[in-house]
Amino acid sequence: MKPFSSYKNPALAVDLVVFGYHEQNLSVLLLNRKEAPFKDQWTLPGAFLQIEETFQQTCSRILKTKLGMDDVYLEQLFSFDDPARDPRGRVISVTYYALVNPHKLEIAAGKMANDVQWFNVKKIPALGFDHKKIFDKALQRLKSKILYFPVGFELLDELFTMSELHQLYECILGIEIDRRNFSRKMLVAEYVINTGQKREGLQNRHPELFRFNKKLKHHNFQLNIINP
Amino acid sequence: MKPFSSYKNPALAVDLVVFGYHEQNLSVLLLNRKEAPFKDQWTLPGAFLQIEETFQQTCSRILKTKLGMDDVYLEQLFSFDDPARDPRGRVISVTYYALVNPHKLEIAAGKMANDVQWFNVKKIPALGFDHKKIFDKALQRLKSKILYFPVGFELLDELFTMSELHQLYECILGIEIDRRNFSRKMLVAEYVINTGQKREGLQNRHPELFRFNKKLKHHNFQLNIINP
DNA sequence: TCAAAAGTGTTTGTACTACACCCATGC
DNA sequence: GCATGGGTGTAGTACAAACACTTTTGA
Repeated sequence: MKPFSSYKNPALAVDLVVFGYHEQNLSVLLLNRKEAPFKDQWTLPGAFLQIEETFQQTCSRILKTKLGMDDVYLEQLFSFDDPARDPRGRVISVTYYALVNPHKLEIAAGKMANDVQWFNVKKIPALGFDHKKIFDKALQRLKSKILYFPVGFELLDELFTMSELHQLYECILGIEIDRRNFSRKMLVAEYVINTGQKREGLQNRHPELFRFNKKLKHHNFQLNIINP
Repeated sequence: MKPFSSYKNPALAVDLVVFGYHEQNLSVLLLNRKEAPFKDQWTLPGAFLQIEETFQQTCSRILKTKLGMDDVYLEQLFSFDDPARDPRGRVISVTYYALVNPHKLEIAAGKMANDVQWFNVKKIPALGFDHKKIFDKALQRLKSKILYFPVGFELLDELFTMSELHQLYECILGIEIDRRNFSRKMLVAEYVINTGQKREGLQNRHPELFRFNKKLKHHNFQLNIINP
């Protein structure tokens, strides 16, 4: 084996798929590149890993400096290794996906550079690098994860109605779910807790507000929907 | 952003968790290190990524040169980033797990260096680096994957009896499963196909031989066992 | 003919599906 | 009082769990 220092190392980038939920639509944050390669094309936000950084720290740096946000749900997605994925040379991309609540970022919205924009996941433009592949993988992961892990709550406010949760699931999974069965399932699985409070000021009956049950033993939960 | 070439890149290692199934026990392949750090300790087989290699190519290189095997099931597991995980300096580890059938490797067994050894997964020794963490993650992944994807067949011969499949599942999951319900489930899900052949030369009734149904639409399959 | 493993069927209970009615609210 | 969404109950069904008997083989 060669001595440790003689290896030529590829560059290591961290790229992020940031999901948000706006007006009953799942959306993703894209960045319009200002420099080559893929100048003026949309890409996922990313940065090169600095030698002393953990992946999470790189993620935080991207979120803070490029997007003006912090403290979000992050999960490692996959590492991409196509030797041709970056025209500048060999770059490995370690990817994460993030779930953010855009409401909580309204202050941050001002800080967001004007080359950053939310796109409905059903209408995303052509992406530079292999970022379409990364995005596809992230969406697929989110779809399957939400069936057995409380991952969707990160996209909602702390208090939410059953309809809001129901719509979120239908939107992410892209299928219809019977609202009555959905509600029962969420309650008997103790996935959510009824706060007793109600949402005021709506036109119709005031719906009850729920919060996520953080004490749940998640292993028990499974939404029996075959992943489409 | 700094120019592309000015970044100092961490080294990039690929580490492998190679699972095998011997005499009704799940085992993992470990390598006794001949050089520092962790000299004379057991570790997962691994290698540094060469600049032009894909991850899969690095995996194949490790499998072939260190373990004398090739053409095995491989799946990317996770990327590990603890800055202190390697005492020599910053090394990112991209990990894969492999499933191999030790029967098919009996010729290869001779080629295997004598510092390579199978260990029962319930009795693995202390491991160097953060390899225990990696191993744990691999086992966990295998356990959950086997519930919804035909991943276990890679560990068996092409033809196998229902008992053998049943024992494999019990062994990996670490739980008891009713053999009659298990058998029915496998058959109605069309997960396996009865070949009509029987295994000869046993003391008792000759069991039927099955093969994995490669044409299965895997989405349909789900073994309803809550992951322990 | 006996022991050991393999093959098969039935009953029971639970949980998901599908569906319909009443309730609260603002206009 | 009416339109709109919110809350709840029930019958039917499908599937998984639990369980026992028969069959085949070598010794």
